[in-house]
Amino acid sequence: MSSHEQAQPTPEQEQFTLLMRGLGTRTVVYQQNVAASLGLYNNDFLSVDILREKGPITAGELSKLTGLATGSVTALIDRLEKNRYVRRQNDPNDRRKVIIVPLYENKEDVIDTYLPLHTAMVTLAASYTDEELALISQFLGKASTVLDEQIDHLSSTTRSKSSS
Amino acid sequence: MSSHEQAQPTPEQEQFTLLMRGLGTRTVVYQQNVAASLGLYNNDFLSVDILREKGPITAGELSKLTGLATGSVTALIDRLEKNRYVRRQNDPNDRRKVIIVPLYENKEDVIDTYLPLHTAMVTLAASYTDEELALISQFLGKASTVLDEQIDHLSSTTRSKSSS
DNA sequence: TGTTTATATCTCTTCTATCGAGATATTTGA
DNA sequence: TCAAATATCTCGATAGAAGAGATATAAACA
Repeated sequence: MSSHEQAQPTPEQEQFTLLMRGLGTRTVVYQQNVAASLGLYNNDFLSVDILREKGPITAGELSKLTGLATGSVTALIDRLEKNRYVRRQNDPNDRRKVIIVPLYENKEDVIDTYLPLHTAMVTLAASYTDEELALISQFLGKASTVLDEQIDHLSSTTRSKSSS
Repeated sequence: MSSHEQAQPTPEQEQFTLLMRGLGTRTVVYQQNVAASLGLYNNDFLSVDILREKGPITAGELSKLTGLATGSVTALIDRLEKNRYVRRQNDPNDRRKVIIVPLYENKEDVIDTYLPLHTAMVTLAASYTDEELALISQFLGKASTVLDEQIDHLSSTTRSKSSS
């Protein structure tokens, strides 16, 4: 094959992309089910998930990460604050900003809901050797990076769209 | 370790589950961006994705797969039919049923939107040997199966929930 | 320092996806 | 044949989200 140009995907590579899409579809459905199970709206739960990974961020950053309008994020934070998933905190360095701090106390219902998946995933992981699991984990990190790049790309191109 | 009981996840296994959650969060955000880019509502695009994988299914099956109420699915199909993503077809064997047939002609905008991700994923796949890619693909299939089971589990338990 | 511009969040209105209950049509089984 | 079950659709009510503008603070500049 050529040096860095991928001429044509092999059947194995195409199969791989199909599996990734299938996993993606299932992931979305699963996350929506988790949200419903917790009594949260989809974007509310998505925000909880983002905050879990990123830690405290400002309302504006959450707006960018979720793609929601700032007005929608204000209402979203109100709901999460009422349910004690997060609390607002003023930024002493910039008093315009509102930092959303995730609260994990009293939130074992999230853990409970995730527990069956977590258990199943650990079982799946245990079926691989250390080397295999390391390869898979390394792959997952790279796939996440790819998605981050694609999200960046898509959200920037979507902003500049004309009507059909 | 014991025969089939997983006593305690290893750090590598915990790291793996964290990576899976991170990938899941990014997947949801990405899919929402794709939907927005195509001018579709989230569940409309999710339905297109489900239909792409499953092929023609009935409105009731789509209701179950998406978790939407049947009345919502009716409106959803109306929108997708108007945009020529699908068409309704009567089931000759059971005239109550409505089969939703995905339409792929004139839908290269979906392909276009996915193209950058597809290209990036093929490039990622090409960075692995045949054996490594086979392992990863096998893993993706198993992870999808796990998610299917978890979705089943969650959607059944969510249906029987009392208020807090 | 005083003024202008930019930024961050919030408020408020409008729109519409979704739910949920009931209606309609068809099938199944007694 | 008739009742019960099933599949989809209709319709009213609710509430998440967008979008524009308001408010408060910060940064830039003279």
